[in-house]
Amino acid sequence: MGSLWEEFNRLGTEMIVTKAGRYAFHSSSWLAAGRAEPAAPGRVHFHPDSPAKGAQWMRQIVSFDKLKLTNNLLDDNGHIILNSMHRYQPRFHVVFVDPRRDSERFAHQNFKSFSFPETQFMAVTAYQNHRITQLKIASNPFAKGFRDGDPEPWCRVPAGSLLGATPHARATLLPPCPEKQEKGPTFGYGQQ
Amino acid sequence: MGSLWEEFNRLGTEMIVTKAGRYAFHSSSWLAAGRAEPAAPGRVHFHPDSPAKGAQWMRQIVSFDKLKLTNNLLDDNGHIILNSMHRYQPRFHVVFVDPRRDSERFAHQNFKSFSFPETQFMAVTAYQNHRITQLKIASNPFAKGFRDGDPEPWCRVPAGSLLGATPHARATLLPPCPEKQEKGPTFGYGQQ
DNA sequence: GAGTTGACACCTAGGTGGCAAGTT
DNA sequence: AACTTGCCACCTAGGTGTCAACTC
Repeated sequence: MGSLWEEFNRLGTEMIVTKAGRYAFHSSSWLAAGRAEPAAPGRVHFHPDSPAKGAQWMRQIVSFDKLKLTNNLLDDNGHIILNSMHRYQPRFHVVFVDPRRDSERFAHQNFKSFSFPETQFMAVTAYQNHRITQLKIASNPFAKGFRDGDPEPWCRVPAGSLLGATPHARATLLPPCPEKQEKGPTFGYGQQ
Repeated sequence: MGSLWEEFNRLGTEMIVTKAGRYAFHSSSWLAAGRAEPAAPGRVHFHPDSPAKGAQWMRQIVSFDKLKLTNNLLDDNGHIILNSMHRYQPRFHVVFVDPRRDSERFAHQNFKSFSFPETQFMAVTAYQNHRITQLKIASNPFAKGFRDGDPEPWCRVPAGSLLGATPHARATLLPPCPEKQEKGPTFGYGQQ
């Protein structure tokens, strides 16, 4: 994903943080976070697949799409706690699980850290740069609903103009939107 | 989930198997199966969270909802290979990861197996007992669409009568279905 | 004709930015 | 005035049984 990171980085990457790692109503039930850590800023995100053998990591792309950012200092969901309007540099650590009984003695040499400058970003609660918003919409499949590759702009209603209307009511108020033409695969995300 | 298993067991539990662990078009992209095993019948399903410490297992319900059944002898997705129209008894193994260097010497005593008779089932490619179908529909949230707790039966169309119609065409052909009343939580599945 | 397959409608679950309203 | 919050429409991803068509 290097080229996508760099494209964002040229504009100044922004990442959304919210109180609950986005949208409280999604985490209405309590889940046990993997490996409880003391709830202090500076916490670390463990990849869900770890620990695993090297061959397992090499088998496919190692994705951190489960990592969530929050600005809630009291967060107890294991999300990464950040300050909005601050810049951050993600760091990536590979830790060797030393089988030796006295492995603590070698802890200082049993890991290797990596840092990719193009992944620097600003934590925000709302996007500051509209070009970042547009690039997110263009590259993230979950934001496909906001793309408008000229599919009959008149059938796109200004957001909020039907606030409170049920999907059904919305469908009767609006003219049927012609099938959106396929725009082909984007360069974003799931590509291998 | 013991009581639900027993309710099914009284009717004779059936489990659907398909060539691709249900519906080929869902697994159109290749994923690496966790821990590759020789593709022989009699394979074992590793819980996705394993290995993990005992405290982690005790923290919440241990669910096997990612386990998939297939009748494809050549399956390479790590699914459990079964013969349709045969009866099976699931078995559950807890394996202690022995930290000792010569742990293989104690392999025979480093596990404990459990077998719950109420989880016996018949592998089928289509349900044989309609009461099983109804109990699945009643207890599985994903089958909620097939429940008809008297929500205006006349707005439910016979399945297949609109085959080939797009969702949009379907909506115009059918009278709008009144909001289904909430039926409250069922006893099934996600309950803790 | 019994068993199997696969496209389908209908759900659950949850990841997007938009936006009005709230907070500081 | 700038920042933050929470609900929303709109998506992706995928787990259900249904049923016509197919296989043997």
